[in-house]
Amino acid sequence: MNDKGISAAVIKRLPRYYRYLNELLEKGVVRISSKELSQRMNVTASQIRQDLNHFGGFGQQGYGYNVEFLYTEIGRILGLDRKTGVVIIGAGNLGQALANYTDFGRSGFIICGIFDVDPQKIGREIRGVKVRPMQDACAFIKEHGVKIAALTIPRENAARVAAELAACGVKAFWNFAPTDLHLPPEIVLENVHLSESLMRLSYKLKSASEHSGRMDEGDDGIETE
Amino acid sequence: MNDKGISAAVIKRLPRYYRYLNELLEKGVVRISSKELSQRMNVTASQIRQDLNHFGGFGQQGYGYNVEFLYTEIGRILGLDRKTGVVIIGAGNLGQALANYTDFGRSGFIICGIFDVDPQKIGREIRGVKVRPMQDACAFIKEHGVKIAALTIPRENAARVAAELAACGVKAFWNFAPTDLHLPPEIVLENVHLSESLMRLSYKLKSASEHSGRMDEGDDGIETE
DNA sequence: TAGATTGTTAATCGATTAACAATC
DNA sequence: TAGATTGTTAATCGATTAACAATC
Repeated sequence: MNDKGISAAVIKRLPRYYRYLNELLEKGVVRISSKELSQRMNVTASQIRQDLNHFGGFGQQGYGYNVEFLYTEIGRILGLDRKTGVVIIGAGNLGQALANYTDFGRSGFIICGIFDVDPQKIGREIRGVKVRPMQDACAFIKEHGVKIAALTIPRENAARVAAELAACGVKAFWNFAPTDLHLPPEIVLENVHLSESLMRLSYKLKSASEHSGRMDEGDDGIETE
Repeated sequence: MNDKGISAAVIKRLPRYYRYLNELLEKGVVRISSKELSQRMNVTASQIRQDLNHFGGFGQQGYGYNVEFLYTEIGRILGLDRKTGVVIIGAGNLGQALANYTDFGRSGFIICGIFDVDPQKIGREIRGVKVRPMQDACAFIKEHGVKIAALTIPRENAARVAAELAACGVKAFWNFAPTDLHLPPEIVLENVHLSESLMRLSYKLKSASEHSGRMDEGDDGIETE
């Protein structure tokens, strides 16, 4: 398998290709050219071909790409061709929302454990998975060989907990805590910083309204009674 | 205000600067140089100076940047210097999680309305905000001049609902539905595609384990009983 | 003043796009 | 075979980094 040194830009686009291919598959489309896909996805055909060729030649000259084959291959590249256990650390609102989100399962991810320090939450069941005490997390992770942990805990504890879990064998953190984790280089990390995302949206909104002529002073969407 | 044509790469970094400056502020740090900040944030000092200079000269030669001033300025750039109303469309797990997440409030965002089609959910209160019937959303948005809507509804309805809300005056969508919205060019959009984020993490994990020597076959973190 | 550090220009690097020969 | 479309190389574009004169 060739793989080393695929740029972050390419990796970021792969799941989107995967999603569009899934849609095509559901529509019963059998083949697609980079040109047609590029129009649907609003990217260049060149980029699609370049991206895919980082991983191998999946198409055929004069024909294009077989939708099902390409879908399967990208799934394999992303590691979706097998079941992967995920533990959720923190059974707050966000942790519960993730545990309830069934879409992950369709990509092979299985929420196999949920942990919290709050005795109020321990013992509750979410989609058939019981919330366990945080102190049991390490043993559970070791026992089941869990590699991925979703961190939905407060910022203050995130760094410490991540370090502890890494010591238990977690190799990948899906970090929702609004902080940067500093982990050993072999541990991988994907941040979901919702506050930052909302700030970016705010910037775009502000920026768009400034460019569209007059500075629409006044109502800000808040009831001031 | 200069603004036109700031690259997405720069905008993406602004909230992170804002977060680090907030930390410094809380620690009581008064001034910081681009060099010191770059070391903390693990970016180049050059990039920090370049990024900031897109918006103006906030520093002083020989001194660096005043933390509080820079923090305030970036907040202003991001539009966090005022209260901004946000409605949540879809009171499912994720919608509830967003409504409960108090951090947004500290950046000036106020959840002023939550809407759902489900009669079971309508009338419930989340952090003092009542879930209202979806059919009331348009009037509410117009009445309160709400500009931002968080879309936490199923994929199937997202496109239609977004179009309807745009017609009611929503200018910015924070889209959690796993689909691409096609909206008029003056409408801004920030996607949070959680499934795609998890897939990227999966890719990184797979990729990292392949590079670290032997292909650790076997346990996948799933109980197979 | 001397030292430090910015703001800004120039150089480098990487990613995207265009072009086209290979080939189905 | 002729037409279509890939895989891949070359050209362009943009973003990052380095360098340094300006200046506090």
